[in-house]
Amino acid sequence: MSPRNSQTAAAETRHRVVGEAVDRSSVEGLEGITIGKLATSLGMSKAGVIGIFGDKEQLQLAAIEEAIAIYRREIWDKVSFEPAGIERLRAVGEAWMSYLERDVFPGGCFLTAAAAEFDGRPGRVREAVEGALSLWGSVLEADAAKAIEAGDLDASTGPAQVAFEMNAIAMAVNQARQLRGDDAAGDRGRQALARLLASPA
Amino acid sequence: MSPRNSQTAAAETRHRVVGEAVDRSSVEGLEGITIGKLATSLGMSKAGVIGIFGDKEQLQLAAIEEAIAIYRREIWDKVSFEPAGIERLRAVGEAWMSYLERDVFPGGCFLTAAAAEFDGRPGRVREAVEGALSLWGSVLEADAAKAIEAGDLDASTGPAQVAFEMNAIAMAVNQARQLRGDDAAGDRGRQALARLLASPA
DNA sequence: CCTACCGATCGGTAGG
DNA sequence: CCTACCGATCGGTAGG
Repeated sequence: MSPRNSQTAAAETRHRVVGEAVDRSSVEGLEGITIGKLATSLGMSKAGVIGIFGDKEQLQLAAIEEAIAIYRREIWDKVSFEPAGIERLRAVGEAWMSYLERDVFPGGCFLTAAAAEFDGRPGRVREAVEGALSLWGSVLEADAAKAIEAGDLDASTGPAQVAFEMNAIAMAVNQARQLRGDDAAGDRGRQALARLLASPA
Repeated sequence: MSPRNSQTAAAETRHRVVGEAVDRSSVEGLEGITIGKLATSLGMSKAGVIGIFGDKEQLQLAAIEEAIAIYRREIWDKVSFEPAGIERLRAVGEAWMSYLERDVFPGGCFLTAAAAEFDGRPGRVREAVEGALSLWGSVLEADAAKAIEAGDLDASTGPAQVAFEMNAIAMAVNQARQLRGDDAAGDRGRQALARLLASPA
């Protein structure tokens, strides 16, 4: 095997491990994944798994990066062509509900789970989760600001408030689906979003 | 020591252990608590801690029961004297925000954290969490139904939808406080609640 | 409620 | 990427 091929093989192995880590994390938590269980389910040795990343924290950070790429693909890429403002905001809401309904992560929203798990544990993992959610909040806020400027949203609800409430709705949909298996949760979310993002009278 | 006194002492020890388990769980998770760390921080032996409960799952179930008693004291008892319907619903909202702002649990809302942690792990712990949240939802729904009947809430938003959105708001306030240290989150929650629970025009 | 102890598993390393 | 191994800690038990 040429160096190029073994590099490719190494990258593929890394990708397989990270993918499995993301899936398991959404069910068992980012801290709940163990190198041993990961290795067994991938038919690898523990040393093979941990050798790729160095330590467990680096593996957790890699899983967060991969999860963010999945969000981009499953939500953002589907609405980025919409015009900034109310139209894109409504499209984001629909893409978000659809993403939750399709169970893109087997244990539900990866970032919501990671946020709840790490909000009391200072460190790089927590910072990565916080950074990702903050960035997403800024994206929502920017479109909400455009919508308010254009008169498409009531100015009494500021951009940050809109972003806050969209996130609230998504969190509750995720909880209802994951904890209670409530298949109607997505439509509850849509109803809440419709009222939040309604045109001024 | 008479049997009565040693029974009292045993009950007190149990209460100390459960209290510590609740506090630690809100930070490290219900699964993250370990019998060894609990024992060390209480100046007890591991066998002394686990002997009270039998196994870790029973300890987790005891922690959930204690957390529910705290919710009752910190939220429900403060509003139960209000007339059923819109008045009590608004009082619940304010008590809920106040409970979150006072950091009653050191790591944030115990049940929200436990729900996120156990929604992918079938068993008695998950069922206890689900039962507690369902019961709370029914309480909210009953007051919302009364409020709609009385014409104090728009009928187009059903009782279950109101309960769903109140929970959504509380979850987002908790996340903003715990993950981002956002002291303004409670007021964001109040603004969202005010709109949700506004009188029909 | 304690001491002493159990097998299993944890994250991680040495060396290839 | 593997085998072999490390000390630490896990939940839990025996016996008092």
